[in-house]
Amino acid sequence: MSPAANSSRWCPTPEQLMILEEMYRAGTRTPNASQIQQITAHLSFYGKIEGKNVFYWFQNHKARDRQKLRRKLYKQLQQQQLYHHQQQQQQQQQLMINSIQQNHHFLTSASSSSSSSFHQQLSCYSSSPSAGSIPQVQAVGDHASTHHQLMSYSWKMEIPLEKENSMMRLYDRDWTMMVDVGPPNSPCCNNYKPLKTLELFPITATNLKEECTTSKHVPHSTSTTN
Amino acid sequence: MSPAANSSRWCPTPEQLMILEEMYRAGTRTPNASQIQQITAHLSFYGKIEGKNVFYWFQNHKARDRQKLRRKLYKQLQQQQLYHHQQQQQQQQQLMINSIQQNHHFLTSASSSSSSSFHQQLSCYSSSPSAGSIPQVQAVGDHASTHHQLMSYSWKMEIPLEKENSMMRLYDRDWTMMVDVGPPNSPCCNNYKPLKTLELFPITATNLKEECTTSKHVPHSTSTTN
DNA sequence: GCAAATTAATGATTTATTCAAG
DNA sequence: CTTGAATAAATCATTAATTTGC
Repeated sequence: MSPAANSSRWCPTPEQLMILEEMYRAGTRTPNASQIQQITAHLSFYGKIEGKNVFYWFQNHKARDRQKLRRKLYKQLQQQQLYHHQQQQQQQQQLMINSIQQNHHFLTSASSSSSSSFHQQLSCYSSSPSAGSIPQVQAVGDHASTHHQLMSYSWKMEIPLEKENSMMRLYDRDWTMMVDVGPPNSPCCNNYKPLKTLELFPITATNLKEECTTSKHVPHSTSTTN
Repeated sequence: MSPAANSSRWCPTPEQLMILEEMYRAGTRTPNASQIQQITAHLSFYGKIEGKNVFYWFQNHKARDRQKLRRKLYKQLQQQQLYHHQQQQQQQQQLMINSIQQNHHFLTSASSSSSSSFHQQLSCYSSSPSAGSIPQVQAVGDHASTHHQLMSYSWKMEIPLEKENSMMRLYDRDWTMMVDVGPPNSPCCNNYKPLKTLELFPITATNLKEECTTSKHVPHSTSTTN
């Protein structure tokens, strides 16, 4: 009758679960061996348990927590995009100045593929995001205090030199438009900015949801996009 | 300690990364300027970011995804060829080999029937005083009713290695210590550690179900030579 | 009510990626 | 450039919830 009486896999008792969740809430994410040892010893008071169970539990819990958050954030973004799209239909263009820094290394920047900086995120997101509101440009004043327009120009000017075919081509006027938004008081390298290209373009939302993805489509799981 | 506090290049925060990855998973591959704009605006809430970062991120991610897929397919093809080749050889030499055929049969069924290589339980060195309910060899009779001892042999040889690799390794002696706490009355297999671990089936050629990744065309160039 | 059939959760494994040494 | 440790992602498999027909 007791959970996991004769089961092939561990079935945590309510007490064990509560303790584990509390530890997780308190910040434990990837306990080391000795921690696992301790935890296991403690939890074994409430029922059968092994170290690997604890290990796996934190692994899974962390992963699924992240996944949950990811989906939430994404949905949020989708909403925002929808919102902006509607707005654009009326406003055509919206200036947004995001944070800026000096660059020159941008060609090698970005990417880092997947999940590099995830190490010690711990309680970066406390899993109770009341972030229902759509956050916008809030972090701007933070870093970009120094070079605002400067960068946007260098960015714009450098690309054609080195990456013309790879990206300028792709974005052409669109990109320019996007970059234009810097304040007009550039000290060093402004004063021209030839084209307008403010004309809006059909957004077409090309492949926002191609639904090709990695869907392996197992009978269940991951089915409900949620 | 904020990410990219004074770095020369963009360092995505976990949230940013998650959102980007989620969008990618959902199908976004080459966002247009307007989309980039929106994404940037949204992500800037979570940290410093610029449009180019978003642009490059998708660019790189797509490229590496393609590369990954290419590699995988290539490997699969190779394996397949290898397999066929072996098969031919065996067909030719079938006269000579009789006992081998069993093995071959085993391999074949293992690779073709189930995508998962094996799902038996490990823990020859189970632990946890009360953890007597670990199924152990249950899967043996399950799968291969005919090749009993052959398989059980392989299982027993294989599992310890497998487990050590996948997770025990992480904890090294610590984990061992943690695991060793089991009572000395382990009935079955605590006393002999397999000396050798022959690598039985590296087959695992699971399933070719792959993602599509906006398969437009794969420019065979760009071989960035790693 | 209840048991078979479905579906959702989650424990357990395997695979891939990243980062640091050698 | 290669290798190994650490870990995250993806997947498998089993249990719990839930639904459904009776």
